[in-house]
Amino acid sequence: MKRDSRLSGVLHVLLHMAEHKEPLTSEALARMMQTNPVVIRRILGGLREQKLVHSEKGHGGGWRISCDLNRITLYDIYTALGSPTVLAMGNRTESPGCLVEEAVNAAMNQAFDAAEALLFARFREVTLAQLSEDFHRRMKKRKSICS
Amino acid sequence: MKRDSRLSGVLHVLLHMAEHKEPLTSEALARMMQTNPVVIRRILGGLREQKLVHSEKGHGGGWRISCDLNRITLYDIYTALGSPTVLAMGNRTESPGCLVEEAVNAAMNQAFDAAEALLFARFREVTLAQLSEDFHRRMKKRKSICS
DNA sequence: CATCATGTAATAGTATTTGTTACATGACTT
DNA sequence: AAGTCATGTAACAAATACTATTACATGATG
Repeated sequence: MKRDSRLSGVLHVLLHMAEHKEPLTSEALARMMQTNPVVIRRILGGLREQKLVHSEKGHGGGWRISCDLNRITLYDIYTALGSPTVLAMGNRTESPGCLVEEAVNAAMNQAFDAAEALLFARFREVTLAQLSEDFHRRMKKRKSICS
Repeated sequence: MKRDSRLSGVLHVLLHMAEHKEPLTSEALARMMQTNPVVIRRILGGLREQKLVHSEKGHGGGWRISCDLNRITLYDIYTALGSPTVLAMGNRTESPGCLVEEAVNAAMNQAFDAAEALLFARFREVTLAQLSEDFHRRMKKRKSICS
């Protein structure tokens, strides 16, 4: 199953932005992510609507973080992306006419909902600031940064 | 994201098989599931290797359950399917050269692993027999069965 | 031996993420 | 005011994976 890596990607981008006071262009971010500038604009577009980032056109333009890293959790980023599907597995039919399938769905949904709820709880526990701190810890150990 | 419904599908099939003493053909099962016989053979093929079901060719042939419903959990079925991907989200790169991405991956994997572990724990708690019981409870309330 | 049912390969259909090109819009610089 | 830079978007191509379908071989039953 192909896995959606937008959340992973946008976190990567945000942490890089957090290291720069000046705006970073889509092109610069795309180089860091080894992808296309348009992809960057797409995933950051959703975050802009939530006022998490700010973009400016023209000379000296680009993207900047416009929120408090201490107050934003992974869950906020996740919802800003449009709350993409978490589970790669699901029920064949959500409203079956078959009682067998109803019983199956009930058991499956119970497990799925619990797993999803736990994931979201974890997401809510982690702030961008914590991720940034973790990055700096790793920086002190190794002295390299990807560019 | 398109969701893998094989687990849901195979449980549906197994519970129908549990209601019949005689073997059920792929075609009959496909009708119940509103899909193609080959799809049934494919998903049941993995279960046959684990000795969970048995298939016979020729007249009077078809599929039968060959395990104790009380001893088989959803997790056993899940692994018999080849342990398909659980999460629709994942990291961009698992072995990044970038420390920022390392920090992101660490946080994400922690949450992902926890969610997956919980899902598996739930799967292990539910036996096929329990699903079948739940089905019969629902049967008593409504008096219809899908065909 | 004819029929039935599985076993399997090959192919097409469908959906989604990701990557790319192209061009319009707006902002800063000279 | 013109030119350059960067975003904003639409449109399209590529890659991947589940699902569906067709075709035919294999084996078992009557």
